[in-house]
Amino acid sequence: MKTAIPEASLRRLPVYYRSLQAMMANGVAQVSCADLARVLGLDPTQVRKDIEMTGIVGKPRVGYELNELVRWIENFLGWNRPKEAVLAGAGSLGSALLGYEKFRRHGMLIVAAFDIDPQKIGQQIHGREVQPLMFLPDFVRQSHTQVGVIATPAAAAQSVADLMVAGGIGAIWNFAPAHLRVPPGVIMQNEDLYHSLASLSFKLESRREMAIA
Amino acid sequence: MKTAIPEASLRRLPVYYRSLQAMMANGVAQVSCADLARVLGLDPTQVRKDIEMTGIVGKPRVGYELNELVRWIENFLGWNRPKEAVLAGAGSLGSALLGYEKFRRHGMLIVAAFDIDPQKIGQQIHGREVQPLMFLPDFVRQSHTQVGVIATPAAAAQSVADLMVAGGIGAIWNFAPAHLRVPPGVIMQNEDLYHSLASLSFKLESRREMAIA
DNA sequence: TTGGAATCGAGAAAAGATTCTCGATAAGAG
DNA sequence: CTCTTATCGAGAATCTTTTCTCGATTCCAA
Repeated sequence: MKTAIPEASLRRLPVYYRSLQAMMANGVAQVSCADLARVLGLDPTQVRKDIEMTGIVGKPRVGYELNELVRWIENFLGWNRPKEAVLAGAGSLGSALLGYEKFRRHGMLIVAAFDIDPQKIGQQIHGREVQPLMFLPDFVRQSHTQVGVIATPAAAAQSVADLMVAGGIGAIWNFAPAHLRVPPGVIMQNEDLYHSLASLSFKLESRREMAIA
Repeated sequence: MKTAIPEASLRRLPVYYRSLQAMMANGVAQVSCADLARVLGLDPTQVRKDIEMTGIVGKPRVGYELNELVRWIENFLGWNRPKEAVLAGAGSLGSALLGYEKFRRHGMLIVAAFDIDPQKIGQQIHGREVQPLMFLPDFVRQSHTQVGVIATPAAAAQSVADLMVAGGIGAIWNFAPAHLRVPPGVIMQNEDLYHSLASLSFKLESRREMAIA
């Protein structure tokens, strides 16, 4: 059933989700793909295909029940079943991530934080005590934590990933600017600003060239 | 010449770039696509296609001169010609971005910061004074700044984008979790954690289902 | 009750990206 | 000097994603 979902479609669902919530707040009850497409400036067919993925069936001429659609998206993405996560690296980025309470309503709950720096170990950050990095594998193993968040410097990232894998992690969300190697079967999600910087910079350059030509 | 470059390829170039720099630090002088592919666990053909984009020509049986390849990538991406940028939103994320000195060597230089909060206006953050948000359009217009970085809450993001567009910005790098509408011709790069969270969560769910089935 | 308009759903077509295949070329071994 | 091997470069084939098209369904208005 859930076979072959385009990555791009998955990444568009949160966009719809937010628009839908805003509409709900405005008291709207029903919505069509055409409506969504208009509001977001996207192609209506694409919106329809993306929403079809979730499995919801709509009514011709009307569209979908708004709150029903929101629940289908939450369920499809698993956002109504938060997965536990551990964080490695309690620097400024890591601390910020620990503070994002909204992650919980978007499929993820950070339950523990780890760092290698003795200065940080023992500190409380947003209600969680920073533990020694070496405790991470056992923690993951015993709690069956599914997600590992890496917010360390690039140099440490691979060894931290190895610790997570050793504990049997299912997925890694990597904020360090480093290409990490993990065994097949472990899901890897990179959040690398330099990827974006490359794309952005190149597009600006070509835009300028186009203007000259 | 620079026509129809896949987004995915653009985002892979920084990965190669880092590996190449690490090799250079180790005193390696020549590198083949096969080498890179091996190190990174990628497909050699894909690496070759990506590198071909930059326009460099290699030697059969040898590959590329390492430092030459690095320079071709920098030049292709425009990383050797930093573009000026303004930042809107001097919160914790914005301050962190102001601190990333390395952006300069990756095509971007944040030259000014703006915020709407009187408490923040006048403060120095990493050497730049926070200015009133309302000064942003004129600043952009007069300095011909090309990039606008949005690090505000989601609710403020659209109006900030409008200010940037009013000043004639060329590209927006948006960190706010909001879908922004800009006129055609303005480049939009979204850095939305919830996009990743959707992808990550869905993949974890399907992995688990697969394990059960 | 009937005709018209808007939308869904699904399959087809088009566009785009990745992977495969093969000839050409250069380095190194015998 | 010749043969083998590794690699580049380019075009073909495959696979994926997006866009188009059209029949079926439902609501609304006359």
